[in-house]
Amino acid sequence: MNLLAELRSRFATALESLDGADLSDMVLPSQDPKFGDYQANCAMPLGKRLGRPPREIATELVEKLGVADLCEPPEIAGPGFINLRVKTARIAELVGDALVDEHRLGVPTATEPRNIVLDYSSPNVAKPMHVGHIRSTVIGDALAQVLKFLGHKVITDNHIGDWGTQFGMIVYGYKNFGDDAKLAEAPVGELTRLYRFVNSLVDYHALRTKKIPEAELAIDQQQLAVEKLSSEPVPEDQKAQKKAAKKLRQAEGLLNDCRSDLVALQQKLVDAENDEQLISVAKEHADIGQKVLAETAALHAGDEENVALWKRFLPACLAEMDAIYERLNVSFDHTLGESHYHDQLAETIASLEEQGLVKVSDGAKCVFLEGQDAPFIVQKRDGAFLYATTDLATIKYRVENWQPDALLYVVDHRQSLHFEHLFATTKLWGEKDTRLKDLELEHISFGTVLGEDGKPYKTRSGTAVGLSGLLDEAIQRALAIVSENDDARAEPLLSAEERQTVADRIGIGAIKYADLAHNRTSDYVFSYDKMLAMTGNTAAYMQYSYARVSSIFGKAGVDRQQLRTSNPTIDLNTPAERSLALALLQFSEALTRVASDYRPNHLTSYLFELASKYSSFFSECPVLKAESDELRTSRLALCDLTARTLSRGLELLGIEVVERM
RNA sequence: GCGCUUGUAGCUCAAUUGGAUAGAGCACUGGUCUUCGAAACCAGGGGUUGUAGGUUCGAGUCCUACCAGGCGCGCCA
Repeated sequence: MNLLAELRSRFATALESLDGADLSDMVLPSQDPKFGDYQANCAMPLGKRLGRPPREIATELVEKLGVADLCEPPEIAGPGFINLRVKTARIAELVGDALVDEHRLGVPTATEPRNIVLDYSSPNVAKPMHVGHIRSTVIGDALAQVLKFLGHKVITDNHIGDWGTQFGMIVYGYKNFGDDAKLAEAPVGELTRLYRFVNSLVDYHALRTKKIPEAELAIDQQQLAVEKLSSEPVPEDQKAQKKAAKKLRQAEGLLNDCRSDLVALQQKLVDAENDEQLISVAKEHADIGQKVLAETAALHAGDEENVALWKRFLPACLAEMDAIYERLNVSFDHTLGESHYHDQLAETIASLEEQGLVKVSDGAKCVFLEGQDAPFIVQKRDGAFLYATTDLATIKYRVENWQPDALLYVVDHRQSLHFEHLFATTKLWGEKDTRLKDLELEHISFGTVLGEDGKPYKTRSGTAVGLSGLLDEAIQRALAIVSENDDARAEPLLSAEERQTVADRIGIGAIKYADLAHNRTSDYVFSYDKMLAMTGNTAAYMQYSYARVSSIFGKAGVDRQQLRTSNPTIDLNTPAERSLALALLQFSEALTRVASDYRPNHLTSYLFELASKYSSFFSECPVLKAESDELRTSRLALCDLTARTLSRGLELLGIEVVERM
């Protein structure tokens, strides 16, 4: 049972006669135990609405409220808060129910299941995945698991970039530097080599002919801007003075940024020029940038050779990507990338045009949106399609094939304007199509992963940190910690093999948990030390908590299955036991909260709190040496349900537990 | 210039979407192991929620202005 949902429904009934049924959501868990377990705050707004004293309303509500089976008599406090304390005997019964509920642990399924398409991860294939892909992948996967567990139909779709310039690079690389023998032997390695090599060639030329000159120009312009600002006469009034000073400061800051950008670019150029092999090849491929684009364009135009190469290379690229997903223990129902939609793009434009949504501006086909300065460009001047076009076609495809109620995109916050445009265009496009019109479209936005210096997490040379190496390092550090702790024991617990397994789970878990525990909308600082700490709100602590609970069953020598089905009497006579039991019943509330605003950090907070309550219980209440057999059994039952709740909760977050660590 | 977003304890972050005295974890100070994993527990100090106004029974949360950062703004994805 979901206690909160049940109480809200009881309140909804009581509120009806007062014309306040919409206020039942104002029943909430109490912040402070002295106000009971739950509190209803609806009397205050209702009092205002009806022009009557809130306490009077509260009294009336309490009289109408039927909760005698669940709660002690409600108390009215302060301006009109109604405080509810769940009957301890009822908590005990409900724990008993959860205990025998093998898979769901007492969590009811959603009363109105929805059909939800979840779009997340979406890397470019052929390019190695990097730190920027973590959040989308991890948050998306956790949301998928939680929504599924709550009984929604979830379709996950990895909208990979498999049709872009990176394939032009590989094709060009294969045609000019390819090695068929290596390709046959180790396709992933060879394709990665080709991508990296061509990319560095393109980059080298871009640095010389474009990036560095542009950076120099930017410095000149910025320099001028600074000079102009500093030569302007000082304004009379103070406000204008401050504003001018601020502008100057900002311009100078920008100038500094430009300068350090140039230094970084020049350093990259020097590095490249020290690579003799690269330079000699680069000279023979001076127009490589254009050639790569030409190969990409040929692919898009259906050039037989390039399409054949694309088909030949794609499986290896996917395999490389899947290797990472396997390490992360993430999978998708569908992987329909950009290439899947390329033959639907022309008809997408035609359909938009048919509805009179398209205007040609500067030669490009645009959808102009109310309240937006910039148009949504759906076809370029040269006739090529864009990201926007593919996204529209994708929405149409998903709607036609999967009939979703909601379409969720787990994508970083920088694309919020794109999604605003995309969603607005979709609604216009769907004016006559109720499937589109009623669709919930949501951008599940998240912040940037920062380094410990507070800047976007990059390697020293300024490139994105590879995901694979990131996982390696976390696991390696976890192994060191696990080994050190185990060596410190009088008798080490773990074999070398077991240590490695534990380190894998702790390392991967640490990265995932650190990400999920933060409110996704804010940026967060990536720190191995913090995420791998054995204390505090970390995966390692949660996994430790689980291992500690679990170890008790071996010592007790009980059959857990039998313990559950023997219908034990749950005894909650101490505050620690009661508090733990109530927390166990609130698992479903935490999950509902995650689903309501698509934020997994509600679940991490819940699990951490549960673990803390278990710790208090464990230090205050002897389990194996309880005063009586009945009490021992009751406490073992609490341990069992705690272990299962922790494990299931972590599982929904994509984190595996270990029995010993 | 316009738009979005963030600002909470020394540090990293919460705050159930407008609820009661703003909470955790690190770090710091004290206490608790001849009993189940002390990787723990208990207690304590630490705050003008960026600033100034406003809305109301009640504001970290909503509105206005300002300050400071991040991101974005027509043919990349």
